[in-house]
Amino acid sequence: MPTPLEKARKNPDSMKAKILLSARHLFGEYGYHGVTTRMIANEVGIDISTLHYHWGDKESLYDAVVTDIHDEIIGVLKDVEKVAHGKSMTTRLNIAIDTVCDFLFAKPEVPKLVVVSAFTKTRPHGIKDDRLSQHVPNIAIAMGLAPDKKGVSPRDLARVLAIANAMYSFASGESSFKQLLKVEHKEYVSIVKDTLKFILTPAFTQETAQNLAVRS
Amino acid sequence: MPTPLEKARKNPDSMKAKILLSARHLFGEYGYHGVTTRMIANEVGIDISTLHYHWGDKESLYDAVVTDIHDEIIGVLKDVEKVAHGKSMTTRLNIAIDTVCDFLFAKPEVPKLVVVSAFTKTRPHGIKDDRLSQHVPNIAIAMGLAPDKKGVSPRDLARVLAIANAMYSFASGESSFKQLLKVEHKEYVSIVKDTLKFILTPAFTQETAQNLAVRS
DNA sequence: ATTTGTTTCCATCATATGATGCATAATTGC
DNA sequence: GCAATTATGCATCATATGATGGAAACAAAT
Repeated sequence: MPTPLEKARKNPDSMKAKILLSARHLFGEYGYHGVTTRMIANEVGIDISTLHYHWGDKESLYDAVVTDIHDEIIGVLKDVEKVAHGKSMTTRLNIAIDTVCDFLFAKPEVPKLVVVSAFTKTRPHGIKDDRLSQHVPNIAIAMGLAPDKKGVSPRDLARVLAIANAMYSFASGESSFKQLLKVEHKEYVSIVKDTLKFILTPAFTQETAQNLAVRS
Repeated sequence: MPTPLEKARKNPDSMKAKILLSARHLFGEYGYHGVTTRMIANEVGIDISTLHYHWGDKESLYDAVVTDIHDEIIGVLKDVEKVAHGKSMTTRLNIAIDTVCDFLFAKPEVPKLVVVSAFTKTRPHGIKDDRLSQHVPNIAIAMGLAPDKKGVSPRDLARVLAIANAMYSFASGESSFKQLLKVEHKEYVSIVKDTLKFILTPAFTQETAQNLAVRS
């Protein structure tokens, strides 16, 4: 029994897939309550009833969007883990920043939706998604901050969150921040990557941190 | 001619002030479209018509909330500038992190609303607030990243944004992140401050060290 | 071609939502 | 006290919104 989401993934040209794509975009842009089923149907160029026919009610569609995005993120994280494994901390960080940023900037609705769903509630049921946060401990281990699942302290998790927050914030806020920096997309991405490396590398690089501790 | 916002500030016990407070809370929690005028009126314990009598339409009230919060933030930033002036980079950072975090955690609706208003659009007019970002250059100067208003590069601005993003993200996402870290509020605040210092201090003190090394 | 199953849209409904008119109550100034 | 002003709540409206029934169009299989 394939779910609607599985069907949409199987056939990217299907109506289900088109609806899912528009829903991702719009929910990311305006948030759950800021999007009406009519807006989605309109962007796809179909009637609302067609939308309901494929996805059921609004909440189901939103769930599908969140699940879809969640799975994509997990995939990217696993890619990073694979490529970064065994490398030095600096290299691991650079790979993580470059790979994740490329992904987030290629699909802007992903960071927007994650940020919105993490920071605001939906009314009235309060759709809660903690699946993403379940992967934070894995990142902590992959980054070499903790030896194993049991050895991950709240402090380690907070550091992983700091890294993730930084990337997601810059990606989600591109339209606002780009204006402030007075740069175009391409340069914005470049500056963001540089800034993230500038901020994160010293903190997580042992030698530098030790040198600083000695100096000061 | 005092505006409704000025009246509300003048008399904190007034109905206008009560409405403003509930509106801050609810808009921060659910976002613009996630809040109905009835929700606000209900939380205050009044009729919707009373709400409209005091604040006009929903958008005006939202504007007032954004302005109110904006002014508070500007106040805190000026405080930080005053206290941090002339101190070392490490001290400046510590003061900024402690002061701003204390403020953001004392009034959780502030970071939530800022993040939401920066990262999501409102429909249909797209209420855009770039007043806050106008202060970013000032922070760059106050932090010692640039000599004067003309010398602030996009890179400097991005670094200030990184600092601000980190604080706002941790404050906005407290409810999600606290759960993940499995700690209570007080410990969460402590961990966040430590993590911010851990991440930010090395980066910005290293640059200072590098600059000094280059000059000599 | 006929049947069967799938997809699409039109018309419509029930409720939610923003907003207002108006009568009444409370407050203020004198 | 009394008039004038301000504040509050009830009833109501127009539109927005989520959702559905059912007819028609389309597709696939025999």
